[in-house]
Amino acid sequence: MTRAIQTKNEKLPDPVGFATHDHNDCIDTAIAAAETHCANNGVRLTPVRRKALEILLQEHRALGAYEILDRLRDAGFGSQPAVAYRALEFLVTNGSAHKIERLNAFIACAHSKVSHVPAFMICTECDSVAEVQSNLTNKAFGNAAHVAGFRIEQTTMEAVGLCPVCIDKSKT
Amino acid sequence: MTRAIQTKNEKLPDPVGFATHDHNDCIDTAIAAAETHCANNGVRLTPVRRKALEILLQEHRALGAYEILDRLRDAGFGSQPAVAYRALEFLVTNGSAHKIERLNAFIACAHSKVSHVPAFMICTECDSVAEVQSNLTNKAFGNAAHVAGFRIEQTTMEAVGLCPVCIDKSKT
DNA sequence: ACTTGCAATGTTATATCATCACATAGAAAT
DNA sequence: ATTTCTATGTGATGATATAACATTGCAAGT
Repeated sequence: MTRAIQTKNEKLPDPVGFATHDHNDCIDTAIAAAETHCANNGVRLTPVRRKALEILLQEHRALGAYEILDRLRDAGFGSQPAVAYRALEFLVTNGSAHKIERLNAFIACAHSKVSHVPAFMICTECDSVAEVQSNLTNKAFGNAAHVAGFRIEQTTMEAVGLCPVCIDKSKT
Repeated sequence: MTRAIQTKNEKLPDPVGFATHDHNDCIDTAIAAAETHCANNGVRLTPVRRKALEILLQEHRALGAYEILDRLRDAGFGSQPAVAYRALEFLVTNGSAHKIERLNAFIACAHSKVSHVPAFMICTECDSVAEVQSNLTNKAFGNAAHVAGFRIEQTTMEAVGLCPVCIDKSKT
């Protein structure tokens, strides 16, 4: 469950698509995207919110609110749950992060540039989480909703199972 | 949030497809289906489990574990959380009930006869929940998973929004 | 019939996740 | 400068969930 801290210029497998990628400046990019988005929408990416997003971006995995709270406190912010929950609510509302309902945890958005319906694959073995680009999926749900006369505001799509890495491990 | 108790021979709108249906013997039918399923799989539908399923079937809506626990206690069973959680885990594992992750609540399965991938529409206004028959939806998710090399074991698909009834209400 | 084994239940305690209410501080609007 | 509104900090509490262990009851093997 613990995971190595990301060091500079290192490439390691991470759960964005369960594939290796260069993590180096994806944090800066994502923060910049969030700032732009906030500016465009007349909301503020305050220090706590920004720090919370940074924390989520450090690791591409889902973090519990209290885990985030710990790190916010270490960074000099408030130490009560509401501090974390408020920052997270903001990030989720503004599309910079998603809540993984299955885990009661939060993860930085992996597709912050494009409008998308988030979908996730969650490994039961190593707890890694991959965000899937999946508008087709939503279309199918949308049909059912249309027939029923239901007006969708937000969808949650999460698959639990085994990631490729853990499938390999289980074979040996 | 409260909902009228179902009385005999009455037809009322309920959240199974947000449409009116005859509720009269759907409880008996579902219990019978669960019993058959248990017999076929060498597991036991014990009194607590059966009662928990009955409780869920009484209303076609999502009930929290503690709400179920209250009623189990009233029926003479144990009064501690584990009692409810264990019965619910059993029902979920055996397909007689589903957990609604968005609500941290449980609901009787509306399609207990057929194998299916559960999907739900949840009204933010009246808290009604409709189970959707939606294998197509899963196929789309399955494609993404296949490409990623992820082995899906279980999926959660939930849409929140407004049900037809509440859309109508909001128009007036 | 005994007893061994196992699944299910009950209970105590505690862990984990989340929100409410209210005070204070700081930015934006007038 | 004053007002207003948003954001933050804190204390208290609520809601959801599991761990650990004792007890019971049934069923298989002898």
